[in-house]
Amino acid sequence: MEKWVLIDGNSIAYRAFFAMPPLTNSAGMHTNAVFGFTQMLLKLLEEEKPTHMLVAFDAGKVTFRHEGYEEYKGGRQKTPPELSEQFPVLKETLKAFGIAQFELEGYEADDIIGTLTRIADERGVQAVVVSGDKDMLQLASDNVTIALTRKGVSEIEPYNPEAIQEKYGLKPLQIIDLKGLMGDTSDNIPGIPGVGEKTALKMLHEFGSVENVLANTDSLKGKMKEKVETHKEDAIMSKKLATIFREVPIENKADEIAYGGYDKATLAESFRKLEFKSLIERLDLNASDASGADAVPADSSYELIIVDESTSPETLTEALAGTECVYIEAVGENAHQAQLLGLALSAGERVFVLTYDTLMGAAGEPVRSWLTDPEAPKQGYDLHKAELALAWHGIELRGTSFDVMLAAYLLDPTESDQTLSFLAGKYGIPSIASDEAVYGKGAKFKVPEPDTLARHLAQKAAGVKRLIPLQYDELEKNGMSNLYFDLEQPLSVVLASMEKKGIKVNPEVLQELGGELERNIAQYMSDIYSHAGMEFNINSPKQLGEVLFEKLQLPVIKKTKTGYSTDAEVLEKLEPYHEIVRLILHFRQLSKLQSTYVEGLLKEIRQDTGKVHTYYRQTIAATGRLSSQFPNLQNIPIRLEEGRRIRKAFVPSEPGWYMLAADYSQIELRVLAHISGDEKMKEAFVNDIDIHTKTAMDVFGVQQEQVDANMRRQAKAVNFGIVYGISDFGLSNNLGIARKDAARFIEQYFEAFQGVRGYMDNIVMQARRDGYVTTLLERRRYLPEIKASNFNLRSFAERTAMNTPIQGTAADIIKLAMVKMDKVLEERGLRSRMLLQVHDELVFEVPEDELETMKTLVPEVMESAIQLDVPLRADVNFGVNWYEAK
DNA sequence: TGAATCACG
DNA sequence: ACGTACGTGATTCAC
Repeated sequence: MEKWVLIDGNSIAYRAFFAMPPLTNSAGMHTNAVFGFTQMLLKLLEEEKPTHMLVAFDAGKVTFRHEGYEEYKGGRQKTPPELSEQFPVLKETLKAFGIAQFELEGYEADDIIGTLTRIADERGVQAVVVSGDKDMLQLASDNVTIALTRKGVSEIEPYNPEAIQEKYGLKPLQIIDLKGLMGDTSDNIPGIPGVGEKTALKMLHEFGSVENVLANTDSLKGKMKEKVETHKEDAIMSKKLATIFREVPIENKADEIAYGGYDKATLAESFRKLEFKSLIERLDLNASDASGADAVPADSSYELIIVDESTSPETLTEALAGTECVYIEAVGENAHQAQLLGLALSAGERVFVLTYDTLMGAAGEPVRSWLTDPEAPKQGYDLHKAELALAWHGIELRGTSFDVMLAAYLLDPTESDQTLSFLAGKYGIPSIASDEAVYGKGAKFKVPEPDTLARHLAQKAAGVKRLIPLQYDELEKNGMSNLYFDLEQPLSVVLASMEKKGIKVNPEVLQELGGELERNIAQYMSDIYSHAGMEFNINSPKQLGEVLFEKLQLPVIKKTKTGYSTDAEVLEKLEPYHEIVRLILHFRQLSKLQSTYVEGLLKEIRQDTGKVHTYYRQTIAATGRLSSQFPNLQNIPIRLEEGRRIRKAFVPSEPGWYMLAADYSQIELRVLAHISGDEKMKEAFVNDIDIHTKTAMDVFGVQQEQVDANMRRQAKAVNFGIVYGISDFGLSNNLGIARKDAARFIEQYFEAFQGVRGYMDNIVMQARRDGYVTTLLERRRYLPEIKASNFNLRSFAERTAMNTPIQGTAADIIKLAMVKMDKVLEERGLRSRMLLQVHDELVFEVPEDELETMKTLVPEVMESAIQLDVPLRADVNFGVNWYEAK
């Protein structure tokens, strides 16, 4: 059974445009009409399951309807540019869907659809017409249903002849007469002045057609009779204009609208460009089958040369001399374990590809030495990961000079999609197949056959080459060139060197700790079970909730989306009610240590090096901070003694060496003092006064001697709040005080620190004006939601505007210190090694004879990383393991 | 795969 | 009136 769905493209695009809130992708392209249209398409595909599908568009400005009535569609509002720019995109999207689209010079979409419905009628095929235009109702028949949009595009209402009869008391064709009498302002069809829908319907119910009404004007009364008689001609013409022409010369094209479904990868690609993330997820497009070969088209804009044993070294050497960029394919999340698939070199009009075996074999030798040559600059994509992957295969990557992934991060650190395929799409560079389409993902991962792989790598290298100049310009335009070339690019090399070194972890210390934990955990479990009177999975918030709040009837403090909340904050409030609560808190603490830090860390120790090699991510955090994975070494316990003991397992990799750790003291508040210029705060730091005590003095209006521990604690919370972008609610929650009291604290704080108040007001205004905020080194974060009408979104953006320059500048500073530190160690020929960064702390391993040097050198370098209006201070400690370096 | 929880700065 | 503190990553459970 055939089922045709015929869509009035212009009508639906208009509806979608006005119904959807404004929506743009990161390139600033408007996408709301396309989005709304797409939603409609998906709904139709699902609900109608069409075998044939067509979207018809109006073509040309002049149609046959203008002959004899030039004013047709005159006086219409010009299409807003935000919509008209979406038509080409919409047409591309339809292509990606694989849906036919017709437009024919001189005809409107209605006429095309009218013709097809006539054909459907003749063939006895079921058809659905989708439009926002009531005129279409004239096409309804036993075969043809008209689906009119309601409420924008979110709902459609189907009309068959019976429904039309019910609603208007008319046959479908009489809709034309209705229009003829009442006209249509939007199309500038006059009709008869003074005749609206009600009058027109009454007339038609009595006389049946325009012609009959006109022939029976005698039975009309007074003014109405006069009007109808004087506008006879208008009525006739209006009827003609409203009549859909059903003989458009497309008879032979009716079979071209067969619909065979969409290709997931193609559609995913298209949605990625449009940044329709929710739709990608909804359609599960990410799970598209790896179609491999057909996912990667050939590209004739360059000559693809696959290097193999028969390629002469001269050809290769010449190619390397002219290489502008290199794409190195290392797949896998963990760079240290990434699988090297090969690389592509872009040189002028040619792209050379070496698969892994070629690269590692005799023929790859020139390329391997080129990769290692520090004098041969390399531009590429995610060279940090490439460097690590290559290193584990015995190839040292040197001379990296530009990385489009890193640049993309600086240009927009909040963009979560960092794939080359996405990036290319964003800059309008011909499509690069997504890795998922080529390789598949998860269990379906498969390396395609060499030709396909080569085309894919070549395509990426070619894409990188085209991205580079665009990003250079944008960095320059944003004043971020120094940030990129003097800080982030050199840092990426420093990070890779730290990661390659790794940090030694003593497994025996962990195992010992693990045994102890295991015994304690077992004890807690049995105690908890006996208090509960049953056995259950304590790790399951669901089961735990049932025990606490149903079986034991403890009061419900907080709920989550899915049920009862059982987090530590809730449990602490429940402690007085039942002894079990304390046990659960302890159990939680211990099982966290066991699973994440003992077992988790043990799994990450490499057998060949006896070390853990974390992978610092330089392009993740929106503020400019680093992040650390596999394992995360930035969240090793310290606050509680039990957990802190984990740090005893982190030891120097050479006998007789020491661990040395140096951390910035109050770097974020110092940064705040600097950027806000607050005199009082600056003075406190210049005089090295305890900042929380100073804050307590000013907030509570007391002398230093009168500041007790509790006042200092509260002041400290206020300082935290300030850094996070203060709100009375947040502070009250943190301190467990009334919101009013929190508000009073904040007010008193701002009274005392006027400069800080000025900064907070200012930065939010700035964000609203520019759409972004910056750090001291011009790192940028866009905050589009600062203008949101939704209170929550807007407030969040405002707090982010306050916090990001502070957290981000602190990140800038320690990054500067790291680059400098790396250089100083090298210059001085020191053997000490920089191993870890934990946001405001650097960890080294140090030979004994360098201990004294490092104890002064490290803080010196950190403190002089940048000159602020307040001094920076770094404290240094050392010991035989990380625990002792406190 | 997402939610809940908790480790860090 | 609205309802949250800023930034991360790993583990576990349950759908």
